[in-house]
Amino acid sequence: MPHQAVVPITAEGLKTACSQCNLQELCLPFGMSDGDIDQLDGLVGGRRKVKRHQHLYRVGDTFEAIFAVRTGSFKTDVLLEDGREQVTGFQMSGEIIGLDGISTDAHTCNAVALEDSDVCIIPFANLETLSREVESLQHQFHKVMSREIVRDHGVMMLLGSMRAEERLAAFLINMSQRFTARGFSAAEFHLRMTREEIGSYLGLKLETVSRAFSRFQENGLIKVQQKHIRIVNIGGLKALLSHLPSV
Amino acid sequence: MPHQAVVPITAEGLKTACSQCNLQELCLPFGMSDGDIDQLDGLVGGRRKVKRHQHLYRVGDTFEAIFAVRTGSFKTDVLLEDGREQVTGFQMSGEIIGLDGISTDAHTCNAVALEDSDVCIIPFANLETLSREVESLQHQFHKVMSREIVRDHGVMMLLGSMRAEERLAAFLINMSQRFTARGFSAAEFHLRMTREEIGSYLGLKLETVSRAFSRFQENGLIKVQQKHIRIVNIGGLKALLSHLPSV
DNA sequence: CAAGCGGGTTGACGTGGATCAAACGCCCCA
DNA sequence: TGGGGCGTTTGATCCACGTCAACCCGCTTG
Repeated sequence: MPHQAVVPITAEGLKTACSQCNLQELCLPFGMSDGDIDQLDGLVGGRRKVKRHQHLYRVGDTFEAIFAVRTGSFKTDVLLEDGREQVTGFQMSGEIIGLDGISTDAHTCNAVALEDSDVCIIPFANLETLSREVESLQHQFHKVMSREIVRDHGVMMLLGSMRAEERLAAFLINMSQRFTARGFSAAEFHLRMTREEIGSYLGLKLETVSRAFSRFQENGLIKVQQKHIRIVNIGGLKALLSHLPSV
Repeated sequence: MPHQAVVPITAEGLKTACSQCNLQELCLPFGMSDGDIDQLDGLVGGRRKVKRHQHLYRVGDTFEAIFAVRTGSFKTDVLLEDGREQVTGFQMSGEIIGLDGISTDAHTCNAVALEDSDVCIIPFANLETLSREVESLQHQFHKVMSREIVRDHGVMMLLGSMRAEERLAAFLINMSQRFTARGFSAAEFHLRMTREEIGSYLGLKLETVSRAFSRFQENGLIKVQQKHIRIVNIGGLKALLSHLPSV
């Protein structure tokens, strides 16, 4: 296995992993009462650091745990035999990675760190056991999975029915919302992924992504400097999605 | 609510809904032991008939239950404000519909019968309660959700990275496999959806779907007569996917 | 400080699939 | 039995995005 070693953590530290974590509002325990969260001792089996460009898991790895992003960010992708890549998602702090592995006990996509990151390891056996005891955990976990399905439907909509600029506008609005939820600026942020990765996610070539960025800038919607994005006219971006005249 | 009335069923009939059902191998209980399946009394809350072109549920309907297709088939779709439709999936007997509703307690897509159909109603509260008691049910349900996520990733691959003929070949192979699993011919089947619905699912216009069908026929891969499809050269179809020279 | 390189931008051109349009065939129903 | 309409097929044309190519910029490394 090409995996890095699990970061050793004291049993004491992990006992309070969730109850002490400031990502509660974004992560699995979202919506659970403090009392219920206190029951999650032992849910997290460890932590793991993953360096930029390293894999958290690969297609075919046996599935044992899901992961909660603590810091950093990831992409997940699937490959075709001839090498074509499809990025299926980008994950930020508090988000859960690895749900794809449950169905066959083996991972069906790759998860790669976009920057130096670390994750909580949630052994799936722990999660299922605790879920049978803590009703709210069970329900939250089901919501997390369902949310992933709903998100995937949104991506299908995007890939199947939108044109290039609509796709990129949807992407930027989505990123903005997720940064906001994490206490960062809604208008100014740093993308961790390349134009090629954005393109793969959106079903476009990197040149098309680059051109759409430039067009948005010409139209005064955003300011682009490489990976640094400033949204100048969020209404204009949203109007692109609803096919309304831009404000 | 525009829903049809639930078909009244005797309590006795439902007590054995799953243990007596011949769809076990395809449905939620797949992989569970007979003993465990016997514990599923009360899981199914009722049955419902849905006529062709009628909705099983709509975007915004409150979520109370998931559904298992007993007979017939469905499509699920999402709409953009301007009316563009994206079909997110086609469901056949034994498959589960409605998982999208868990995340927000309201459905986020529409489910429409492609032909006269009927479904088992599985109240979600029942499912969560029983899942806490029957470990194998819990695990199977998690697998069903995960399988849906993996399927969605496949659709993203298709929409984001494949060309028209590859998409249609993938679609036909997938249909063939699902008919086979249900004891029907792998080579000859009747599509219940229109060219437009196939196109929406595959991110193509109906004319493009039609032309691709014609091309496949010219090349001796299939025989098409409206909705009736006969696969003549399955290897050739698969070769289209792997970018290999067709056999 | 120069060279090398990965990522990004921009331009010129090509093409796969969309669009527009016409006609066909199956099926329902009077 | 004979319309009428939806779903499908097919042709002609168009255009959004892909492809190919040149160049730029900021970083890293020797």
